Amino acid sequence: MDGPLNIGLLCFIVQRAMEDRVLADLAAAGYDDVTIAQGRVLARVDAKGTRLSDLAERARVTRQTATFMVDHLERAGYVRRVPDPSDARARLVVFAERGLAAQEVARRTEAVVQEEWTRHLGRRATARLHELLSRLREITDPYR
Amino acid sequence: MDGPLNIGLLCFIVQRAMEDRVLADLAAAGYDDVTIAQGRVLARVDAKGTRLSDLAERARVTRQTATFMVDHLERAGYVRRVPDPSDARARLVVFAERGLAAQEVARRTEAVVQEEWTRHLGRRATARLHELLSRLREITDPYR
DNA sequence: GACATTAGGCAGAGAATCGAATCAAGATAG
DNA sequence: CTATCTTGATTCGATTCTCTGCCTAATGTC
Repeated sequence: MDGPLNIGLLCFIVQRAMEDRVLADLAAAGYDDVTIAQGRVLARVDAKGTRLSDLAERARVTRQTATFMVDHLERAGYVRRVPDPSDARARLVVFAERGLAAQEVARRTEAVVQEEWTRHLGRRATARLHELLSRLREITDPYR
Repeated sequence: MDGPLNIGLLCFIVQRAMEDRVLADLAAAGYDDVTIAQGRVLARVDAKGTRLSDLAERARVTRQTATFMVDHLERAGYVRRVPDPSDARARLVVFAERGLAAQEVARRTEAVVQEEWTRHLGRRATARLHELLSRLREITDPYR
């Protein structure tokens, strides 16, 4: 850990910062029963619903782990499981009311944090950072 | 998870990619008894030795968790605990032989991966990315 | 229809994480 | 100097997370 940090490590720091901020705001807003691991899964549910396998891929955990997380999130009222009309084997994880409300809080915090970052780096630089990370994603994201 | 990904999420993807590559190479080289969590702590030990509290801060875990990780790493021969000459309360976590050898493998993989990334982004862009992330670190790293 | 594949779940074990309390060694104030 | 406060590390106990392996059901293929 001597010398300048590599890009992976720098990304760790930045990512954790965002995660911690969002989780703190969620807890402050009364959503204090969602853990980091659950939050990572919850954050990857999209509006039309997401298959469990896709959640697992996005959150970089096994299907079993995702099942476990969704179990908890479902019991806590954040999501529901509904049948996937396009495939009888699959089920879609969709937001429940509490999940939508929490998502709203998370979105707001993300915006605030991005705003802070933009103030620090400048608009142009922030846009450039986003672009570079997106390009890096092309070769680092195993799932599209 | 609809729409464009925020910088935090992009960082998650990049960071995990690096971590997975390093861990895979470590396992392939015979260091298959170190887990991701242990690796995160091990990667933050520096040459002159590092205090447990500092390891905990850098890896973003509690001191208890760091103690647990170092216990395992010590038992597996990656590190040793030695007294801190500057403070009798503290102990320094230093590399043992196996840890040094593993570090060498990890360093090599990091270099290879950074090389791949540089090939994809270009030299200038990669340097810019590193600079931007470093500047972002100024306000996202709670520990200096 | 037989066979492989894919989606999801169950069970069990092991790993990781934390909160609370403990202990020892500095640091500080009077 | 001793009483108190702070700091570094650890232990204990409980909870959460994560994986390997196996299983069922639905789909797709030949």
